[in-house]
Amino acid sequence: MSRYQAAEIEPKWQKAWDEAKVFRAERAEDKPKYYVLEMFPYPSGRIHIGHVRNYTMGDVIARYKIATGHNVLHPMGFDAFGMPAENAAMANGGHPKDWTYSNIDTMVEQMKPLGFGLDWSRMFATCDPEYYGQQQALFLDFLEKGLVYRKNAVVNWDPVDMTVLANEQVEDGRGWRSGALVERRELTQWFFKISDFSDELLSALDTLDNWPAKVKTMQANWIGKSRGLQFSFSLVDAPHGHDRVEVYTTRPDTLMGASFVGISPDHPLAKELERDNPDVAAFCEKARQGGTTEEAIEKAEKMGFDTGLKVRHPFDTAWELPVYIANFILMDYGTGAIFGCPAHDERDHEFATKYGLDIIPTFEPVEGEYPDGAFVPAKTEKVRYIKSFAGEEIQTGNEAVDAAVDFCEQNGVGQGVTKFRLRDWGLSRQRYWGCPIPVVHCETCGVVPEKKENLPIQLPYDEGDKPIDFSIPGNPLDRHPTWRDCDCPSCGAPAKRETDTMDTFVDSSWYFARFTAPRADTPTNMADAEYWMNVDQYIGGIEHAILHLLYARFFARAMNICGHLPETAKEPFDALFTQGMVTHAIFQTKDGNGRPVYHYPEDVELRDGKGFLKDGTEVEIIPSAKMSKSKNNVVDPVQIIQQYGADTARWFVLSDSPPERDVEWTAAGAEAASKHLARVYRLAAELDDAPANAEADQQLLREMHKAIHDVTGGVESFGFNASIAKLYGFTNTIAKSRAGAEAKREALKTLAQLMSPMTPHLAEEIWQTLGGEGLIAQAPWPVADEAMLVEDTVTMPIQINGKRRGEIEVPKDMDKAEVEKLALANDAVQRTLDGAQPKKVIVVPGRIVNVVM
RNA sequence: GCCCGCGUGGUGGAAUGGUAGACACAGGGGACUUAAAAUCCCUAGGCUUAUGCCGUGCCGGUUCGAGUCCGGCCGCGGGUACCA
Repeated sequence: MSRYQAAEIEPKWQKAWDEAKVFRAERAEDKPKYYVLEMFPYPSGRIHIGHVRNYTMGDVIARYKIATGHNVLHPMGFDAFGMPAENAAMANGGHPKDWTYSNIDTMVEQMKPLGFGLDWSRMFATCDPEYYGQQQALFLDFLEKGLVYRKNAVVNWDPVDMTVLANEQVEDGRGWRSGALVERRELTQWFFKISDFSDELLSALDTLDNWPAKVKTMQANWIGKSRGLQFSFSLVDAPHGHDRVEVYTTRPDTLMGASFVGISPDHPLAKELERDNPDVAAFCEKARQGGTTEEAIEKAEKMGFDTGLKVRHPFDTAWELPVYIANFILMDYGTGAIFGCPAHDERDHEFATKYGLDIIPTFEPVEGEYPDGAFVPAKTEKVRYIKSFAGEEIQTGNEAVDAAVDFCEQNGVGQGVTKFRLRDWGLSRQRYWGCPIPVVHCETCGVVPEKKENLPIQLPYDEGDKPIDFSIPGNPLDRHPTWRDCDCPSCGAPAKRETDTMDTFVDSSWYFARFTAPRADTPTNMADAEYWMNVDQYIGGIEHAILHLLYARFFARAMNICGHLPETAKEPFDALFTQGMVTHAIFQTKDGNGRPVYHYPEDVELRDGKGFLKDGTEVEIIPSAKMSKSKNNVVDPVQIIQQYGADTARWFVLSDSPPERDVEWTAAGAEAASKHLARVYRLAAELDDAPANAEADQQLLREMHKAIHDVTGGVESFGFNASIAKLYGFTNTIAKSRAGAEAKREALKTLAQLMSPMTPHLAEEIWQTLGGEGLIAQAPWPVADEAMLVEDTVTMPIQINGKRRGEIEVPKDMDKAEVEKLALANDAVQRTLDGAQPKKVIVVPGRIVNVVM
């Protein structure tokens, strides 16, 4: 008798699939196509258990769809540009390119033994010049269509290292390396005009029926459509050229509660005042301290500076309001100026309390007490207006806003405007390891697009004659001796290349389209795009719910405009599944400067819920955190694969936890998965030659069809854990069945088929042992016989006042009155009723009886 | 701060508004074995020994019936536009 030896089985079948080209995707008109895609990985160095979970889910879908007669595209690539490669070069020397490609080699080597049904011939990395050259071509097409432009925007500036920092590199308002207080500084940057599509990106969410509602909600809130009033305050004794301050408000109904006007430190008026008032300059400098994130700005202490200037209230020119410069108002939002209504806004309330400004309620609750602090009811709630100028006395916020806008428009005070929270997408990065922005700066011609025939504009590997030194802060492209030098594509005069590279979100915004024709010498090939798009099932982490998915939706539209994608691919992902993350505790200590040091799980010993290093130092345990290379809490699945095999790893990551839920990784359990697979293997290997047994055979057949039905349902609905629970059950049924050999052979072959998307190698082996024809990977999926699923009788629980007190076995389609009669005759019911009449009897056919008394 | 989720035995989790704890893991008991491994069988929410009570983060509500729906808390996670 042979034993289950994954190490022998798995390479054998991988070779067989390869030779039969089972997963090679070719256009074919005789079958429906199916494009399944998992979000491609960043080549961090090694795969982690989260990757295994993600790609196994995609593989289950891919293999299932092949079995159900689809022509499947299931590609893989790498999201290969980004900061970690530069950080590695900074920390350990070497070159980002070498680091990245070496990581990709390692990860491919680690992924191949998992037996994923991928078309590896389509693989690419976004740092391949063939890919990013086409991305540069897309950029030029977007530029031509007016979808790209330049403007100023704020970045995190480290004044000691004299460099731009990513948000991640700002810790508590200080630069991660220098420790210097970070400032917000303006820089001229490139932007994609995603705001042109705000309304469409919002309304089209309604068409995405197979996206999770939570993702659509998050995107809708992010886009943030609001109706409000834009109007201007006139300044008293205005400085030259600043006689009006333009503001936008979503609460014009609270205009009578206005008590101040706030402007951003970057507002033109603030800048004007800053020029000859040192106090203003000092305040603005302080207000610009700290990072650029919304979180940092929202959480920072609210600070204001009274400019001494006054504006006139639009309804009453005698009513003057003070003008403050405030650190929480951003130039990027709205007009960079607001009016404050402290009675009905938490932030304004805090500000007014701090600076002793008026707090004037304009409405109150219809019933009950006026609350302490700001009164901010939902806009759908009715309130009583006590300082009203438009609409009913009692109305909802929404009604009041509409009435206020109408009133203001009729009286020449501004106009109703629809605005979006969504800002244009700044794509410039002052970094080396990204896709160069293909434009040239010419003294006479200005900003000139590079010619397409000069693409790709490749990153230089060396700095002239010596290796690039990544230990120096700043962008190596900026200080490169020769790379910047070029001729102006327009006039031919000596000119300078743009040294900014693209945000890595650009790379991942169109890779799904590139996979349809990965070697084309244009960004896409229309025939291939038309055949393969859309992605039928996209699978990825919930952390990408907003940015990546929104940017990809924008890119699909922009590519359509430029003729790179068909109209039908404007929403590129037909169905989306967001799998949960695999989380793991972070083990942390502090260094001499109080900065965190992260330790690998294998270096930490756990005792009584506390963690210790080998030298006895206790570590702080931060539970359930997203796995991140920089936090050293990544679990490496390679050991599991080596010890138990790919099928065990695949089975294990799919069992137990529902796919959409986060799962805290623990090492226990792989052993159990392996035991189960060995048991299945044994059942097939030890199949005896027992004679047929009519009753047991029939019973096993029924169970088999139930298993087909349930497992298929699980796979169709991303309930892989439910499918696996059914497969455990079916395996137990077969093991205990007294059916004859032929019935068991059929059951085991079906079991192998149902398991084949999850444990494909073991399934092939069993299929072969039991005499299955060809490869199980190419065998048609079993179909459940509906007639076999029907049960004649059903067990109905009986509740008395909602509590279960007994049960009855009744024919499946017995009518309600009969069921009621039987239920009332039940011992437990008789006992409890004790001769009394029930008030009511509820019979839910096939489910439950509830006796109310 | 704001937006979006999640919270069920010792553990992972199951449950179209209808028997809470399926299926597993760890545990306990047993069989086989000289012994161990492997395998197989039984057991298993808590209180307690009943035809009982309690129990799905906490408090309240809707309902004949709530883990599921609604409101308010608490805790944890994701995102917050330069991490990917």
